[in-house]
Amino acid sequence: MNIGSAAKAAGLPVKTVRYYADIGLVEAPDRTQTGYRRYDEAAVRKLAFVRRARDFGFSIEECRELLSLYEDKSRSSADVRAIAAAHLEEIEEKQRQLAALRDELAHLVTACRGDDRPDCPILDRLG
Amino acid sequence: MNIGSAAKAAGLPVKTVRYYADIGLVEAPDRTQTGYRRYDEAAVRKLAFVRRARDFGFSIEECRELLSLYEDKSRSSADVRAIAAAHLEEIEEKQRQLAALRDELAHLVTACRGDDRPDCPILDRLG
DNA sequence: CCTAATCTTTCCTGTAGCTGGAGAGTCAAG
DNA sequence: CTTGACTCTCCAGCTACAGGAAAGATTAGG
Repeated sequence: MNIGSAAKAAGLPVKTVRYYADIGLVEAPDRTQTGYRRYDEAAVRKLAFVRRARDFGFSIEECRELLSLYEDKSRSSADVRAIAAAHLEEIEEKQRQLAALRDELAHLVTACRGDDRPDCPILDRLG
Repeated sequence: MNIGSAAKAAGLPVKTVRYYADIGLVEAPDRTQTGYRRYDEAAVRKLAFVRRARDFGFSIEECRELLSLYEDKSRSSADVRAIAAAHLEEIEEKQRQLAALRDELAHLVTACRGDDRPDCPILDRLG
C-alpha cells in the first residue's frame, strides 16, 4: 500500500500522514527500492486511530500516549481514563470561558443599535 | 514614555507591543535619538483597546478593523456591529462543536470502569 | 565619575499541526 | 513512448506571540 491509499483508508491527507511519520507518531513499516513508503494494515489502523483521537481534540502528545496504551495489551483502563478525564476537564474549562465571552459579547451586540450613527456601545466598552 | 511603561499601562507584555508595531497594528509615534520607541497617550489607548478586543477573542485582523472604526469618528455603528455579530456567530459555532465533543467524551469516561483491567470503552471507540 | 542593574534594541529561533508549492523521480495505462 | 497520476525531499508560511543572545542606553547608588 502506498501512502495515497493508506491516507485515503485512514481518512487523512497525504501530507498529514507524512507529517506523522516525520514526528515519529505513525511510521510506515518500510520503503520500496525507489523510496516509496509502504503502509500495512496495522499502520493504517494506527493512522485512523489517531485521526479519531484528533477529532476528539486530543493533542498530538496525548495521541502518542493513547497510541502506546492502544498498542499495549497489558495496559490498565485507568491510564486511558485518566488521560481522557484530564482532557475532559480542559474542554469544560474552555466551555466556561467561551460561555462567559459569548454572554458579554451578545449583550454588547444587542445593545448596539447598528445604524448609521457613530454611537456604539461595543466600541465604548473596548475603548 | 518608553515601551516598558506603555506596555505596563496597556496591560501587555513588551514583546507583544513590539510585535504589534512590527505588523503595523499599533505603531509608536516616533523614536528617540538612540532608537528607543516613544509611546504617547493615544498609542497607549490603542494598545489597551486591542488588548481588550483580544480578550474578547477577536483576531488580529478583526482588531485592525475595529481599531480603524474606533479611530473613525464618522463611522456607523452598523459596521462595528457587523464585525461583532460575525464573531459572535463563530463563538457560538465553536460552542456547539465543543458541547458535542464534551458529551461524547464524558459518556466514554463514564462508561470506562477505570480499573486494572485492559478493557476500555474509550480505546474501543477510538480503535 | 565609575559601576552595576535595568531597559531597550535587533535578530533568530521555536511553538502546534499542519498546508502549499517547487522540482525531480517513479509508475501504470494506452 | 508519452502522458498523467503518484511520490519523493526540502523549503516556506500560517497564528500570535515567547525566549534568548549580543549589544547599546539609561539610571541609581556610592
